[in-house]
Amino acid sequence: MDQIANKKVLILESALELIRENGFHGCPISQVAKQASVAAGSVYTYFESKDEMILELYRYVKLVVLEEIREKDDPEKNFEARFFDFWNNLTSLYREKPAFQSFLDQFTSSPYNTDTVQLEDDPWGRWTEAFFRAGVESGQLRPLNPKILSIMVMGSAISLIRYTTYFKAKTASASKDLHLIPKMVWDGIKFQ
Amino acid sequence: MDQIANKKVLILESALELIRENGFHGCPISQVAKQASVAAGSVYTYFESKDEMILELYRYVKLVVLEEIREKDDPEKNFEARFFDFWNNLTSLYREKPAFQSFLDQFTSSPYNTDTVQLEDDPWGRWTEAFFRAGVESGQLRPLNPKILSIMVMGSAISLIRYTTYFKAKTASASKDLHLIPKMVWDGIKFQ
Amino acid sequence: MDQIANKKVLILESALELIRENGFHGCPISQVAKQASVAAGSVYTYFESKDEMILELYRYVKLVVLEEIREKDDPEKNFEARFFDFWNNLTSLYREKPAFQSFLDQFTSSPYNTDTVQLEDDPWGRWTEAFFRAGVESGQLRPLNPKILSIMVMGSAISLIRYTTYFKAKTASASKDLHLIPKMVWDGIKFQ
Amino acid sequence: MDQIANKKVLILESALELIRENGFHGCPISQVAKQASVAAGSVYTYFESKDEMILELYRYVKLVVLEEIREKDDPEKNFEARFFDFWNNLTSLYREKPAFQSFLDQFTSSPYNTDTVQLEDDPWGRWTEAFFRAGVESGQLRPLNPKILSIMVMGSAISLIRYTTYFKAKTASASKDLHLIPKMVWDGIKFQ
DNA sequence: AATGAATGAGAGTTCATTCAT
DNA sequence: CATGAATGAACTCTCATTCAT
Repeated sequence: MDQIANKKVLILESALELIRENGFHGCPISQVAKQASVAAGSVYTYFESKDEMILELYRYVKLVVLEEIREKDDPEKNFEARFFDFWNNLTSLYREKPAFQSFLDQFTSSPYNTDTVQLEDDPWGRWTEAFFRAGVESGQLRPLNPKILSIMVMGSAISLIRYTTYFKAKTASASKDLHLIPKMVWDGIKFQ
Repeated sequence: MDQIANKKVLILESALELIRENGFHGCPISQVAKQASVAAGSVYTYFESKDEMILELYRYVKLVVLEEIREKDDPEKNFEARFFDFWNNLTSLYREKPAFQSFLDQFTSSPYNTDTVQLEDDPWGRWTEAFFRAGVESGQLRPLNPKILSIMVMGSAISLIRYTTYFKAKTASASKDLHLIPKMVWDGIKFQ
Repeated sequence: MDQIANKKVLILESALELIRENGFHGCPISQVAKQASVAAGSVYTYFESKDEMILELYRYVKLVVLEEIREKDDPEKNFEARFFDFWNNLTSLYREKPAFQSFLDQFTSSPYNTDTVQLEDDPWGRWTEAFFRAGVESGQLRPLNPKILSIMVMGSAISLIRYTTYFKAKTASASKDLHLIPKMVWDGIKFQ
Repeated sequence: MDQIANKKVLILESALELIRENGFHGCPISQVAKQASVAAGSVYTYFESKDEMILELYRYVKLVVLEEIREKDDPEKNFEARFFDFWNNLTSLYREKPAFQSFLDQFTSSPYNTDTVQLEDDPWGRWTEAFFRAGVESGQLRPLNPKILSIMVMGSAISLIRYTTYFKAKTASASKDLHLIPKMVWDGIKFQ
């Protein structure tokens, strides 16, 4: 990775961390710059505007997630095994890098997430769709639109992580059963 | 409802609508006040600060959701029927009042959602927990912690609505299968 | 004049003075506010933006000029006398309030002076046109378009004042003949 | 012209065009450099500072004007003919190179135009003064200080051009009489 | 000489909050 | 109680200038 890409990533990671800690409100460019050890003005060497920086951060985070998940997927395994790998890898990733999950969550429900953004090329979206399509075509998943399956699975997974992240205070008592959720999800989507 | 409560609600609804349209960024007190037909300063007669207003809005929205869902629940029915009612009522409510879902989503992933907030008395949380406990005790749901069941169900439902709301552009092709999701969820949580 | 109009004028006069001293570059809102003894943010209570403030200043200055000149014009006199009054009053006014002349000069040659601005209602422009039309109709001026006469006269007058203002250093030696200019201008426009 | 002078001129012309289009505000060094196809930093190889660049531009523009006007003047003609040549050449030049007139106008009324600047050697000022002195000495102009005559003539000419440039929207109706202005000016200054 | 990334002071502007009316 | 003008800190963004390459 060259120098320029390095600085860009440095700034993005700085923004990511600040957004996790304080939300979009709490990541003024001045702070982003300071945490990335650059001058405030320098951010504008790499990004046209703060909005554009946030959008690039969105693309960046989804790419990193894709790389991590794809590299740990083994297409040789049968689909049930791949599914539980997928679930575990995704929840582990988000637990290890809570800023990723927090940012994606905030971004999704924010006004940044416009129609234009959704229509951009989305390698992560394409990969997950292909993943669930493989499950359907192997006969191990219900014969449904892979997007639907993706919605259901990702929804449960993200909701689980949100719960354990945001509602730490509440879920303490329930934590011993949390590992049962992937089994339940699988029972919901598998070919009966 | 007396005059004061009325004005409070007027201000809260005004904020709610602005947050849906523009996010937390896009709801300055001046706008909230204008849309509620009061002076900016008057907001501070009813709320200590903007933050406190947002918190009260969170409590308010959850209360309204609880009322709507509880009143349409019929505890006399068998649990499977109650489950599908619950699913339909919740998704209908969020579709009819998108500002509710949008606000809850943004709030949950925002820094407003502190530990302190989560530890507050939460009638909506208590009700859903009791709802799923009834399912378990009737023998129709897996014998799991009702919180876990709640997480899984609400996660899928919210994820579905988020998808149809935020990702309108993408789900067009998948929409005909969307009504299958509750069946899948039920298959995941029912006693096998 | 009420309080609000007073504050507006205070801010406008402050901007006017700063522009005379330092040009458009040298009148940051922070300075304008400080000189008007208000907070920086307060300027935006009275004006939508800095640009809008400059435009209002343009309208304001032209109105004041119009009032001063019109009130000292005596339509009962013959036109030659009115002409020399007009010349003297205008040059006196600009000499007494150099900020007026300096601002109008800078504004005219600046990008603020868009087509849209020129097409606004312009009482000062209407008055001067009517003034010279009266001269033509009385038979004392050449039978020309009053706008042309206006251009020629105002051009000479303004150029004279610019010279004495900006080029103080150069005109010292010529100053004893400066009072001859109005006579020359009159000889140029009078009916021969 | 050597390489260095060439680049200087390239940068000056770039600044000139930007100032015409957007005023002093709208000519950041970065733009000037880009339009001149050099790096931003390189401007500082040729000019000490932006201010110094503007001052050199002023000198440059006046020199070009002088060259153009002087070369088209024929001292053998009688002064009346030379006067109308001068008028036509000057107005043509400004009409063909509106950036010249626009820049001179903006510069003259700006804070760049300090006493120090006015006291610099000024070949264009010297030439015009000599021009009008010749008219006086030939007996064809009123026996006045040539500076005064210069003020009056240049004022009318510039005012005419400003009008046709800045106030395009207003002068449409008057345009057919515009060519009468030089005759009027001549009648004002000629020996009666 | 030429480059252009980096700087950081300072610009215009917003907005939560206060308080005299 | 209600008002909304006033505040000023904090925001995003620009740009003249520098300097390592």
